[in-house]
Amino acid sequence: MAEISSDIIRGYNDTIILYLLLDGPSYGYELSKRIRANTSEKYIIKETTLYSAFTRMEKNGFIESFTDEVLSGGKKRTYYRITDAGRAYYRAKCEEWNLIKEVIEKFIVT
Amino acid sequence: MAEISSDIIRGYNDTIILYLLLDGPSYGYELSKRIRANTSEKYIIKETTLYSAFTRMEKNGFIESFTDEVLSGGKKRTYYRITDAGRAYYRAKCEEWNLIKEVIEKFIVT
DNA sequence: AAGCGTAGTACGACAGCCGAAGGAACGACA
DNA sequence: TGTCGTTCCTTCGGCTGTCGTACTACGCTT
Repeated sequence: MAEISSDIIRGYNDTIILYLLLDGPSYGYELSKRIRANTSEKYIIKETTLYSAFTRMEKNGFIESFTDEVLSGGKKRTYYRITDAGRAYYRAKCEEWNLIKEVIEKFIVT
Repeated sequence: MAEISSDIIRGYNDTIILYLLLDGPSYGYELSKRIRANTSEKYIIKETTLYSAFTRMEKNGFIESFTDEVLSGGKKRTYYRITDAGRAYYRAKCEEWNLIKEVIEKFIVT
């Protein structure tokens, strides 16, 4: 089973999360399932990675959190919504990705 | 000037170095120049990153060092040579790259 | 009664990258 | 002669993102 080295995804987890939030607000558990599904189980983000990304990105102003009070059972669930700054960051990351891909592929033999 | 975020190259510096060593032994300063040239100045590896990669990879058995005694002036220059384990690691990293590219690009809008 | 799925938090460790700084040799240039 | 730029490498300490471990807590099924 091909394990994905965390060191390459590092710094792109934020991008992945922001991409999914472009569709509308979501929360941790759901996002983790969407990442799994989206990649056909190839990438399974760790919970701690995910939640620490939330706090980091909220601090950076890329996302905003709110809680859904309607939830039954008193269960807490924190939703996150992408901000304009988050959208801009996402776009910048996409551009960066193309550069990085170009660079790395100069050193990859297929 | 588009700065390359180190967090994505992270973990692929080793791969880049190993690729260049496939051509034959080389040393730090030369490799750094080849990386610059190869990427049209897009990626300029930091010295500390480079030299710490050397020690790490030697510890892991991916490269071997030797010194050229013929050098004039008493200047020390440490050469590195890729090992079979290094070649295998490089090949594995190339495969991993294709997987990672596939994964990340599911979340990138071009 | 045990286990699974949902949903999240806290803590601490690690690894790789990087800034700052230094050193020592050499050639060029003025 | 002095100083600058290039070559070549090293040590040290800090930062950041990831991850392992562990825990809480509810509801449903087996």
